[in-house]
Amino acid sequence: MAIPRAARTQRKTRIQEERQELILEAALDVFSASGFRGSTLDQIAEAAGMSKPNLLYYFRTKEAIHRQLIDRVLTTWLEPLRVFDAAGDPESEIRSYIRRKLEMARDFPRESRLFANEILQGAPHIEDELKGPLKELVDEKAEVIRSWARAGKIARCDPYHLIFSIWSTTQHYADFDVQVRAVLGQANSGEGRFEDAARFLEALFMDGLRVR
Amino acid sequence: MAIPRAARTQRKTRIQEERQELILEAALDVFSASGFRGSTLDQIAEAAGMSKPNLLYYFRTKEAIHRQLIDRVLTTWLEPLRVFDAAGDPESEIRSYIRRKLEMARDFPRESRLFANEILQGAPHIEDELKGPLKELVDEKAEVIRSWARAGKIARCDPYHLIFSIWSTTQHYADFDVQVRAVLGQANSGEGRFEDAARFLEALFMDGLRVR
DNA sequence: CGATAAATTGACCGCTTGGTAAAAGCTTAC
DNA sequence: GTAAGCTTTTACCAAGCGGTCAATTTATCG
Repeated sequence: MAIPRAARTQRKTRIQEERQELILEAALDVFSASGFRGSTLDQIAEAAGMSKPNLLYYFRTKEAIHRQLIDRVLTTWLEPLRVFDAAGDPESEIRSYIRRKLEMARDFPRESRLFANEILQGAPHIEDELKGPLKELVDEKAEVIRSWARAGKIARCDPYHLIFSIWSTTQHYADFDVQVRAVLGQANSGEGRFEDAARFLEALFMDGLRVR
Repeated sequence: MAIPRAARTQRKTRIQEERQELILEAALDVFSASGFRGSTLDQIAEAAGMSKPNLLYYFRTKEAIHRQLIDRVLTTWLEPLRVFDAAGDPESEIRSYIRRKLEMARDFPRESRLFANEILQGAPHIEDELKGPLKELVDEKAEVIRSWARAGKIARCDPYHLIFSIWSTTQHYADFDVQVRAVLGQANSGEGRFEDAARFLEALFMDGLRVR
C-alpha cells in the first residue's frame, strides 16, 4: 500500500487531482440531495464510478469530503457580496446583487442546498466561519448600505435584515424548488420562473408594493 | 401482548393519547434538529423518556411518526394563509400576514425546520399535498391579490412570487437561525431581532427601498 | 381481591453503515 | 526490464440501525 495517502501528500499526481475532483462532484450531487447523514459512502462511490475503498483512498473519511465541499462552496457563495461596491450607484449595486444571487440559485442549486442543509442542522461544521469571516464581510457591507441611507440615496432601513431578505428570497428558488414547482404547476415551473422572480424581486426591493 | 396495537385501535385510552402526544413532541425536537435520516429511534425514545420497543408500541415505524408530524404541521402551517381575507383592506391583510408568519417563525421554529428539511430533501412524503391542497390554496389567494392589483389598491406584481417572498423572508428567521445569530452577533441576536425584522419586512413590502 | 387487557422492557436479529487490511494490478523513472 | 511507488479491489469488521419477540409489570374493572 502507498504510505503517503492522498490527503497527506503535498505534491499531487495528475490522477489524484482528477479523481478528487470527480469525487467532490459526485459528493455534491449526493450530499445536496440527501444531507450529510442521509448520504452514504456507497452512494457517493457509485456516483463517482469507483469502489468505496478507492474513494476512501482519496478522502480519509466521509466528513473530510463534506468539509472540503463546504469550504469550497462557502468561498464562492459569498463572492457576489464581496463585489458589492461602496463607490457604485446604490440602485444598480442592489439590483445586480439580487440578480447575481438569483442567478446562483438557478445555476448552482446543489451548492445552495448543501449550504442550507448545513445551516438547518445547526451548522455543526462551520459555526466559526459564520461568526468570523462571514460576519465581518456582512458588517462591512452593512456599513456601506447604512452610509447610502445617511446620504439619502435609499430609504433608511436595517441593512442586516435587508441582506437577510435578499439571501432568503433568492435562495428560496433553489432550496424550496420542489415547493415552488408544485405551486406554480406545470405551466410556470420552467426556466421562465427565474425571469418572473427577477422582475418581481427587483420591483419589490426598489418600490415595494406601494400600498395606498 | 396486547393484540390491538395503538395504531390499529379505534378507541384510544387516556394513556395512549398522552404517550402518543409525548412521542410526537419528542420526535419534533429530534427530527427538526437532525432531519429524518439523521434522527434515530433511540434518540426519540430517550427524548420521550421511554424504551425503543415501547415507542414502537405506539407507532409501528419511524416513518409513521414522521408522517403524522408532517401532516399535523402542514395543517397548522398554512392557517395564516387561510385567514387571508379577500374582503379585507389590502394593506392590513398583507401586513398582518407577514406579522403572523414571522410570529410563527419565532414561536414554532421546530415546525418550520421540520418542514424545511422535508422540502429540501425533495418532499418525498408530501409531494401530493403540495401539488394538491397547497397549490389550490395559493391559487385562490393569488387571485385575491391579483384583484387588488387590478383595482389599483396595490402595485401590479406577480402574486405567486409575492407569496414566495413572504414565506422565504419570514421562515428564514427560523430555518437559518444559526446564521442569523452568527451574523448579528451577541448584541442583536436576542428576541429583539424579531421586532427589527418585523419593522424591516413591513417597510420593505409596503414601500421598498425607494431608491432614487 | 382476582382476572383480563394494556403497557413496558431486555434480549435479540438482520441489515446497512463507515471504515480497514492486504494483496493484486498499474505507472513511472531509471 | 525492473524496481518502487501509486492505484484499485476483494474480503472483511465492528458499530449502529430499525424493528421483533417473549416475558414481565402495571392499570382497569367487576
